[in-house]
Amino acid sequence: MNIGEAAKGSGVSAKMIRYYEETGLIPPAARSEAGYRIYSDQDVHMLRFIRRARDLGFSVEGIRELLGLWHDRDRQSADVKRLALAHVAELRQKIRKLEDMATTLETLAACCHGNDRPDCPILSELEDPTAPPTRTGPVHQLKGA
Amino acid sequence: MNIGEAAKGSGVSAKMIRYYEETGLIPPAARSEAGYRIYSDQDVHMLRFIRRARDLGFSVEGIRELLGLWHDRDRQSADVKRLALAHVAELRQKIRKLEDMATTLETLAACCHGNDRPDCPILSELEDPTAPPTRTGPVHQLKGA
DNA sequence: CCTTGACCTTACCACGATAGGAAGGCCCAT
DNA sequence: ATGGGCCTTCCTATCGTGGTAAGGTCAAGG
Repeated sequence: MNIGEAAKGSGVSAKMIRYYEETGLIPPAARSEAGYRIYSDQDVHMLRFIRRARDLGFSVEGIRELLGLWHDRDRQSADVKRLALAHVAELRQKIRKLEDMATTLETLAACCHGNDRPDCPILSELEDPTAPPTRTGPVHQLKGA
Repeated sequence: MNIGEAAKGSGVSAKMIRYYEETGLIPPAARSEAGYRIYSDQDVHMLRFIRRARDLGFSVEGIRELLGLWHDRDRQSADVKRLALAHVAELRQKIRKLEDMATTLETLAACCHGNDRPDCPILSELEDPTAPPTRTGPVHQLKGA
């Protein structure tokens, strides 16, 4: 089948399929006489694998490793598990960072009257975080990264 | 002061200061006779504001709006609050997505023996999510985005 | 005065993953 | 055989950041 059909069948855009081929994530597709890329059901199967891994937030490099293990009959599931858990750790770290941002902002927003006056603890914090956000106790520290 | 000092004082790299100027986030800096950018304490103050907004995850566009409000003496704190809460909503959405990925992967990893055998429910799920991960009931559905 | 080293300038290129478009060729159905 | 839809390659952009190279400037010290 042509690339368009493979794209539809796998959920990976034709654009990305070409990109994955170009960057060596997938082997070069077979070609028709006219130069069209030709894909088998097997290929679409692999593309679906890739898409699901992307959906789980794996980077292309991570997927490269996953594909390697997938194709390796002598793989050890421990290696897959290690890969997966390392990725989970990354995700959790990102989540923590975002969570910190969100709670900080929420706290500040809670202190903001949200009316037609200009004074606003959110701007005050951005301007000078050493000054606590008017009333209501604790200083909201920005992550000092 | 020169850009290097302003960078040190604000926590924004010289590179990014030039970038912010180029993209119009900040006004063009004054120049010395030799063409060096010159920054005042005021400027550094603004750069610190920008850096803190970045630390809270605001995009450059978001910061542009924040700066506009910051400089607007007739602003309404409601506008700032709206901006902040909209950003919080975005953050929470991202968090949810990452959380889904993490829990899915963790569940799969928990089903993986993690030994020297090749069979692995993580790979099985990536290969074909309609097949539940051996034993232990529910199908782990990948986010169908 | 001249050198040295630290700083500044502009102008590029790169990442990672994805999308868009242009220009041209191919294929199939009418 | 012509039109529309698919394909091809190549270029561009995104977003925020980092790097590098080639050159100008400045201050300190011999």
